[in-house]
Amino acid sequence: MTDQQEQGTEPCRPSKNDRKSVPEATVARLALYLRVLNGLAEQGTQTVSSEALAIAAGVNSAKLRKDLSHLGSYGTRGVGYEVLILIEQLSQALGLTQHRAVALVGVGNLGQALAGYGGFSSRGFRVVALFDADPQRIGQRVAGLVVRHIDDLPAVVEAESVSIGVIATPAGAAQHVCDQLVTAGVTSILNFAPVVLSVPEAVDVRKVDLAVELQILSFHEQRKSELPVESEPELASNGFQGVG
Amino acid sequence: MTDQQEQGTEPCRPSKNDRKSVPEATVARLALYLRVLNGLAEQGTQTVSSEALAIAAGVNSAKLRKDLSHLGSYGTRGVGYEVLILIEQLSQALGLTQHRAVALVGVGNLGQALAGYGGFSSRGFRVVALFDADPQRIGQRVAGLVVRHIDDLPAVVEAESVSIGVIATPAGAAQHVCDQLVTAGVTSILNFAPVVLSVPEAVDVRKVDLAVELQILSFHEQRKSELPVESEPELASNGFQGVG
DNA sequence: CGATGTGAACCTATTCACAGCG
DNA sequence: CGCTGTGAATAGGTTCACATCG
Repeated sequence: MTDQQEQGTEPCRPSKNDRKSVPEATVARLALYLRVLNGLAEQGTQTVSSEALAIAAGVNSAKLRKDLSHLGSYGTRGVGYEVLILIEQLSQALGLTQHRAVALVGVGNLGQALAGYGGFSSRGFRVVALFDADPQRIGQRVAGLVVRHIDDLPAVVEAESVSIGVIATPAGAAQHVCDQLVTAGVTSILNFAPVVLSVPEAVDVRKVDLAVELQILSFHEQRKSELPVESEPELASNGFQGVG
Repeated sequence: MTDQQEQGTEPCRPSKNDRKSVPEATVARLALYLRVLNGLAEQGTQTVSSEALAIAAGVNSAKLRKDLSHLGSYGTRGVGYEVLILIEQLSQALGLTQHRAVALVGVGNLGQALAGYGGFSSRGFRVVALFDADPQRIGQRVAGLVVRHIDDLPAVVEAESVSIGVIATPAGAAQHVCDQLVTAGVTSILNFAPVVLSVPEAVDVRKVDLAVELQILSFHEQRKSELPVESEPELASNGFQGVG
């Protein structure tokens, strides 16, 4: 992200494919496409056009084609894309071919919900360990795992090759937990605590702040109630589907 | 940003303020700044410079100033911003001066965690009702609220002036629940189910897909392990802090 | 013929750099 | 003098429109 590099056909190294700088916005959507494609595959669909897939994913078809073009040419002109092949390519591009171990820190309300969330395991991620600082919680069983003390983190990260840490602690503990994760060697963090984390630049942090999401909606609510009505009452497509 | 017009001292319409098109990217950050400012206020800070606030929020100071400039001029040159005044302005801009009622549908793992999440109530939102379709759950008490049947939704939305709906159901139920929310008059939806919702264009949807977040991290993990090392081991600022 | 893949145009957002004010 | 507020420059992303190919 700090450095960016050339894309397009460079002369001497067409070896694997031209995996170049896939735009950040595209990466987020690749995950979305993959989800939709898995749904199509389950119901037995073999081929999709960019148009159909785009509609299912709620995006513009040109955008979809451009997104996919960053990975290479896996479509057939006049036909579309083979669902299974595209799934394969997207999985590969997103690094999902190797299963990734996840460590979750903070086994409160949210942490327990996350630990039990099926969506993780069903899509290539495995929560391998739960941590907490509260002695009360240590040793408890949650979602089939025993809650361990945070001091065990380095050992577990090492033993299980944890690559992603999830922080679901209260705000006050988050930075310290983050530091511990980083020290233990975790280089990707998903943060649910409402704080801005400081990390070395080699570490990626994504945050999910539920209150912020609501506030963004609140902003638009206010807008709607200010300017009365103006558009025809046409029932149509879908909203802007935020996040990213 | 579509239309831009003079700000500062315009001749005839200084009435409210020149609330114009605040860029979408800015809106998301305003909520972030507000959070940081509340922290500052709590610890008694009275004034911040754009530089200090920007660092605390993890953004570039020029960006912060530009963001704030969309709301008007509330800083003092050579000094900075008064914390309390900025909080006031941001709260107003985000529509938080009127408390907003939230209805939560789907009282499973995640739903219960959300219902009990303090971050909502502490920041101007109040979860006023919980709904589920499972007869087993109806009547249960969760986070101080009785779980009601989804069919009661229209009555509650009306009675409590619900403006935001949160969907925490399984994927299969989400679109139907969404339709019910929309029919009941809800115009903003926060969706945790891994599906793309179809809604009338007057309705705003934001989605939080936990698996997608992990996949984005996975992508970057893969990148890191591909190109070996290159940067000096300098411990520095913070990563890109995703979502929005 | 129909759908992909892509240059070019467009729009949005970020960053720079400094004028201008307190 | 220091910091805000902002035009101008740059970068990033989206959409259009069409040549190209199966």
